[in-house]
Amino acid sequence: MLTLTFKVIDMTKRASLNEVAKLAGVSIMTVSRVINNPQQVSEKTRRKVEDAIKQLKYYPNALAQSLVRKKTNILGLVMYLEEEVHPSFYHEIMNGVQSGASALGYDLLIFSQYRNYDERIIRSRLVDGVVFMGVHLNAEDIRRVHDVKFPYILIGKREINDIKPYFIAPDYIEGLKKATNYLIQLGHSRIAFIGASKKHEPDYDKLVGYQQALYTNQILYNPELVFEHSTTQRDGYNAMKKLLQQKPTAVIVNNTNSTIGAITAIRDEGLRIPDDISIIGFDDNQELNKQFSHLIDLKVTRLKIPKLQLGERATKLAISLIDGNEIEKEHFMALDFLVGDSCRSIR
Amino acid sequence: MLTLTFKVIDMTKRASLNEVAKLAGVSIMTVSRVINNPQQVSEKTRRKVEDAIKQLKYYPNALAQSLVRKKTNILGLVMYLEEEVHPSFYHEIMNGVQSGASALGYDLLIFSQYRNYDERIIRSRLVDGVVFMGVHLNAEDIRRVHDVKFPYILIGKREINDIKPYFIAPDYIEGLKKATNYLIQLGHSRIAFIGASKKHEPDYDKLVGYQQALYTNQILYNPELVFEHSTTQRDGYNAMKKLLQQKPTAVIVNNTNSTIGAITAIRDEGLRIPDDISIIGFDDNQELNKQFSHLIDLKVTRLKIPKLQLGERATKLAISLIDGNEIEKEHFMALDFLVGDSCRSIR
DNA sequence: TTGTAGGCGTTATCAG
DNA sequence: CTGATAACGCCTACAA
Repeated sequence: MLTLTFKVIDMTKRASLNEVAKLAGVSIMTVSRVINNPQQVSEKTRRKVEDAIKQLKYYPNALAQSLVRKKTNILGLVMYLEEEVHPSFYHEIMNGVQSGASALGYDLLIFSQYRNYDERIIRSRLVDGVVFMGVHLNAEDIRRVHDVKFPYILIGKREINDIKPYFIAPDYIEGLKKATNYLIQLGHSRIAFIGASKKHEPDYDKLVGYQQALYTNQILYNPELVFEHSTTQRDGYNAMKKLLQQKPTAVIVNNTNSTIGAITAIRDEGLRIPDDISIIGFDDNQELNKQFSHLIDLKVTRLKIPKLQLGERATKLAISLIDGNEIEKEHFMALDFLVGDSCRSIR
Repeated sequence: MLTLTFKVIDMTKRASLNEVAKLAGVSIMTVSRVINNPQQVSEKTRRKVEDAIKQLKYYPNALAQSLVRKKTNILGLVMYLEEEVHPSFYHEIMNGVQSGASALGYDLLIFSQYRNYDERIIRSRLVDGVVFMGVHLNAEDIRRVHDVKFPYILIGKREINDIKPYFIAPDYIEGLKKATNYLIQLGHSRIAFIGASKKHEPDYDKLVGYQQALYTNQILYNPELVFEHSTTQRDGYNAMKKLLQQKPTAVIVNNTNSTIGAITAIRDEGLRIPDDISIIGFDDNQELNKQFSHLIDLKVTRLKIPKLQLGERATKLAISLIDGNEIEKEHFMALDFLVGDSCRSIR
């Protein structure tokens, strides 16, 4: 029988410690040491072993390592995708989670549209911890990881009946306070506000921030200046049209879509920004915002969620829990406040 | 010393086969059989074992299973993210990969912005196969998996010097043929085309499809009717303005942004769609497209990449390779052709 | 139908 | 500094 040698390496024959040990003429423990604690091995043996490793293209079997170390260095990411949120929103956060994990030596395992992922996640031991993200997360699922003290963190503030979960969320209240204060410093007091949904907590928080800033500055809250539910561009357009009747000198808008709509409405009314009215927008959708600023020659002063950093911090927190550290349960992430040309002083 | 009992289950003490076996009073093999081949175990023992499993909340350790089975049921996804492509584009494909994997019992491990993932992927044995996606994939990386016959598939057609990689890609040529033919059937012959980049293969293919359809129908290709590089809305606007001077009766546009720009230009010229000019657009950006169709009361006839299905098929192909099946190297995915109200017959 | 032995590839521990 | 041995938790193969 003829033996053929292929240049192609057979995937099924990847070398193990054993084979390296044989080739180097040492025990497997020595090889293991060369890999994990090189300084414990004499110069000479080490070199022999290193040669063998190179020759056989040895690379540790992650499964065997994890099995004995009881740690996989894999982080789970549960992602509930939903119609109402722009995919790019989560995608960017995911990138943050990914890069954070990667920086700390973790791989990322994605669970999305998953049923019963609690078993897969917790009991299978495949991941060391998990990051949850999305609006439609099931309280029960979170409770399960919480109850067994499995390391986890939620992205987005959340109340789950009787449990106080670990979470990190954008600090909308502070963000909107900051924006409102900024306008107040510029001399504005008739500041309109276009919000989204009072039922949705993030949106509610934004309204609260706006109100608190007014209150602190002793400006009376005027419901006439507030439009409470605007999510689409058309909503924003109509809301702005209506609010303009109240002659505000400035307006704050809750989300990217409404911001675009509002600006269009202002222009349609023949008003100029910031000469006739100042505006602070929101950038919760990078992609759309980019499109939009291409079309409108205006750098809008705006609030922005640092999504990448949000993901990164979430990961760090999760890994901190994995490492057994005690951490705070509540974490907030400041919004970016980007000053453009859309506000002017009226002092 | 006082022993305290907590209601909280200690994560570190998850049951193994051994403990289940002890509790049930059988050997671990019997337990293993109950889990993997229940029919091989007698009714009576099975019930005993099942009780024990429930009581201890036993769940198999995926690592140990994978180690001995030499299969992890994890699929790798290498994602190169790039500025020039909308995040939502890849995100949707990723969803497809995810759901496809999930349907076939695989988990998904994400590698993005990764250096040296070849080792992590191939040699660590953590994943059984890998899906590559993104424009900036490194040829060397792909060559490495290819050379060792590691199961992989590329999303997006690609030439890599001397190797013929496995890939699946949208069939742009056929898609644009179909769109062009559609207009020709409706009696159009002065069909303008707004393309993107001739250097970028997908864009080039679109142009080719357009040209081939003309050729087949014996319509002379007229360069004056073609604008070759348009990616932004503004590009599309300017391109359309220019092309309108050639009095086309129809126009085909290469991407979502340009489509929006082109429609705006047509309207600014006082022309009506489809009365004065027919248009076939492109939907490569769900999110933007949605926004856009909200603003314009027009159902644009358009080509769309079935991104979800693309991801799903890619996954199936990868898993087919993992299963050791022989498959074709080249796979194409038909574009969706969605008929709206933007084209009319001029016969 | 059930159990025993051996091994998957690694690391911890303890000897030498 | 180096090596033998026993895990880690599971499965395959063979035996009873």
